[in-house]
Parts: sequence; structure tokens; C-alpha cells
Amino acid sequence: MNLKTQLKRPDGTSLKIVPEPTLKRLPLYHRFLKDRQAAGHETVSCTDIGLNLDLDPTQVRKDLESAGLAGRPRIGYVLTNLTGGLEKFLGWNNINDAFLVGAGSMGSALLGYRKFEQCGLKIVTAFDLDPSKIGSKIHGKHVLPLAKLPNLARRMHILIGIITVPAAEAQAVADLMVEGGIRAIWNFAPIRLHTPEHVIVHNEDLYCSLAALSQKLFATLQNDHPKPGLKNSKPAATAA
Amino acid sequence: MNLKTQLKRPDGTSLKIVPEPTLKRLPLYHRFLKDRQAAGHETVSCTDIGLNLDLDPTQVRKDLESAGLAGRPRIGYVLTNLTGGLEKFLGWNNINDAFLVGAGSMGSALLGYRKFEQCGLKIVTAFDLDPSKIGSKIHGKHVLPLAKLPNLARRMHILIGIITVPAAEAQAVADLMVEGGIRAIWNFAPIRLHTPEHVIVHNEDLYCSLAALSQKLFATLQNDHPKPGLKNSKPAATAA
DNA sequence: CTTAAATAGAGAAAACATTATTGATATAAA
DNA sequence: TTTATATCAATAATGTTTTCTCTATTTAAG
Repeated sequence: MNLKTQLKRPDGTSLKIVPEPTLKRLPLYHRFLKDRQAAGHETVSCTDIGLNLDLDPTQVRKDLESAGLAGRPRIGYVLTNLTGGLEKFLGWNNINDAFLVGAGSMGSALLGYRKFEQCGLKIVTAFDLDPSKIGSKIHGKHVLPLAKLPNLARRMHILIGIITVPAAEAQAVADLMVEGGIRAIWNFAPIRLHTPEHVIVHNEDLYCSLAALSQKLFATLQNDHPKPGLKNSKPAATAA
Repeated sequence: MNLKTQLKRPDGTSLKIVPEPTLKRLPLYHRFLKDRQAAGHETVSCTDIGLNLDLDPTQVRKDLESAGLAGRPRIGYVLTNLTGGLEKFLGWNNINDAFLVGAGSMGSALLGYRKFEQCGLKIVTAFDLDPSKIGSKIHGKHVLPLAKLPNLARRMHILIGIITVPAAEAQAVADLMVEGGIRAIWNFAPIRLHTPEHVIVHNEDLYCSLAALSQKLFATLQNDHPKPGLKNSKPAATAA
């Protein structure tokens, strides 16, 4: 018997046990499906999705199955069912309010991402320590002093916190968020936070991503132009 | 014999075959090690690293081994060796110049990230389509018309491109980059790009990350407060 | 010389992705 | 109407990658 099936609720929402890679692919499908829908299609096949997203069709099917969606042979999946089902599964119907801390450039950028609301996230307020920022508005959202976060979070039942402060301040901010009852933290600071177990932390460490990219490029270039025996290998392209 | 070891160059740089999860952890180590170094320490143990970064010590050790670093029993790793070795392995010594396309809020934020240069990335110029932006300077960097990208990339031997435009324009931008000889693309647009095989693409899809976070929160909350009236399932089984 | 703390290395286990097979069904042809 | 066929979902099985576990080895300190 399939374990995942066993752990599924009658309404189709699953109980954890959905692999993270799958979770990260679902929004991808959702976006593509919306496009298809806008283009007038009514159904779509896994083959089709896989072809467009450069993914294996059976993987697409498995991912959709994880989200509790089913299709029909020879027809594929009905688009309205799919998009709706994905939104329901991902919790995009009940919009979560969120606090953002760190009204710097990255924070401002996120405050401007209107489309987050389509994904169930509404950043309602920003916080900062810098007096010159406090009281101002960024993309229509107030910037409040950081000290007010815990109380306000409790009063407004905020469950999601976004951290866009420098690494040195991130842990302190996280502590305040935990104090305010926040349950999920989206952390853009290049540091691993220490939090109680019941708090979900997702690290969006751009430096790590960049490093992975540049190392791959570095390795590729060395592979293209092997300089055997030479320790001082220098890529042909970059200035010293 | 271990395959990885076999494929390693004499100078310690490996020939691909370094797992991506490892690659993404290395900068994490680097940062922590720098902190330790600043605090006056001379050596560090895997246990120590693992404890601070919430990682398994043996995993840390294996990651470091992948990067060609070795330690000494009872002593641990010499910090200067480690940080230097990591920088060398990640290619942070030879700084790569990069082009950024899309001078919106996210683009501006990235242009302001000075610390990228410590990771071997220097964003030299920005590009955009918007005439009101073209000619201006953001964080000290010129904004040029997008059409000039391919030629300029070839002339300057730019190998890295960063895409921070809306989804609809991303593919066109990627095509221009490929035309200009760019080999690695850091894509912030919420879309999967189609590129030739020799081009490395890293997707930084914030919507996907967000979705993963919010779904987890959603699932957790449903777990905490199972909907009454709904064929009351017992979630207790999964808690462990 | 013994002990303890750390690395080193091999191997098991788990997670994840891929491939192959089967089964269902709408469409087209007889 | 019946039959064949192509298409697609569903299921099963295999292979690969990544993480975890366990034992051996090294070496500074007592």
C-alpha cells in the first residue's frame, strides 16, 4: 500500500510528506497552466507540461498526484481543476499576512512584488531600525520601528515573517519574530538562524546560489581549456 | 576506488561531479569560518561547524573533502587553509564580470549588493528597455539599452548574465545573452528558460520558494487544528 | 604509554529521479 | 456498430544521488 495515499486527508490536502523538490515545482506548473488557460485551452497533458518546463512527464504526474490531483487517460487534466486544486493545496486561497523586517534594497524589492498576493502572501507592514526610514512608506506600506514587532504580530495574528536585514542583525530579528508568535520565516540574510523546532525557516541565501553558479562556470571553463600541470590556471575571459 | 577522488585534478579543483547541495553549503562554511577567524581562532573542527550551522558533522567533513580540503586528527582544520581553499575552489579569486538585465526593484537591489564581489562576481553594467531608465546610473552602474548587450558582451568577454525582468521578457533576454556568448545565467524571472546545453542556468524563483514555505505552514496549521466535521482523521501518526 | 578527540573511509539507508510496463479511452477507420 | 490505434494516466521497477551511520586510523595531550 502506498504510504502517501494513506496519509492523505479526505479533502485531498496531504499531511506533510510532500518532498520539497516537488513543492518547489508546483508553482511552476501553476503558472504554466494559467498561461495555457489564458490561451484558451481546456485540458493539458503531462507530456505537454514536461515539454515546456523541461521536466520528465512522469515526474510531473507524480508531483500532481502528491498534490491530490488526478487526470483522465487520453484527455489529460482539466485545467480549471488543476489550477484550482494547486491553489487549494498550496494554501493560496487563504491569504496570509506577513511582516517584513529590513527596509533596504532587497526589502523594498519584495514589498513591491504585488504578485505575492496571488500566492497567498500579503506583506502588510515593514519594520526597520533606521530612524530615517521609520515612518516612511515603501510601495504603500508603512515602515515601523522594529521594537513594535512582537506585540503587533501577536495582536494581528501574523504567522509569516520575512527577514531582509544584514547577517549581523538577522538572529535578533528572528528572536523577535518567534517572540511575536510567528511560525514561518523567509530568511534572506546569509546566515543560519537558530529557532525553536515549531518554526519553519526557509533560507534564501543568494550568496550560496551565486557560489554554486560561479563554481559550475569555473569548473566548466577549466574543463574547456585544461591546462595540465599548470597550477595558475586563469580563465581566458576575465580581467585580472 | 572512489569515483570522485579519481576525477580530481592535482591542484584540488574537481571536475564537475560535486553535488549541488554541497556546493550550496560551501559558502555557508566559508562565512562561518571567516567569523571564527575574525574572532581569533586558528583551527576549527567539523563538530564545531556542524553545531553552529545545524548540520551533520560528517556531512560537513564530506563537503570539505569534495572541495579538496583536508584536516588533521585531534586538531581539526586550519582556518587559513580552509577559507583560502574554499575561495580557490569556488573560483572567488578570479572575479567574473557580469551583466544584469532589468533595472527594476530586484535588479537595483542586486546592483547594490557590494559583497558579491567577494564571491567573485562583479556586476559591471545594467541593461533595460525602459527609455526613462536608460542612461541613468544605479548604485554607480550605467544602465544601457538592451540592444547593445550582445555586442558588448562579446567585446568584454562577459560570461555571466543576471535576469531580473518580468517573466514575459525573460526568454528574449536569455536569447540575447546566449547570442553574446554568455555561459552562465542567473535567472530571477519566474519562468524556465530554454537555452543551449552549454549554458548553465540557475533559477532563483522566489514564488516557488514562497509557495514551499506557505504550503508547509498551511499543512502545519491544519495539523495543529484539524478541521472538525471533516471526516475527522487522526494526524497523530505522522507526528513522529 | 595511554587516552581522548578528531579526521578518514567505507558502506547502508533514504530520498529522488528515470525508465518501462500496463491499463484505460477517445478518435478514426472498417 | 465494431474494431483498431494512438494517446495519455497509472502503476511498478530500476537506477542514481544524497545523506546518514559506523568503524578504523591518526595524533596531541596527560
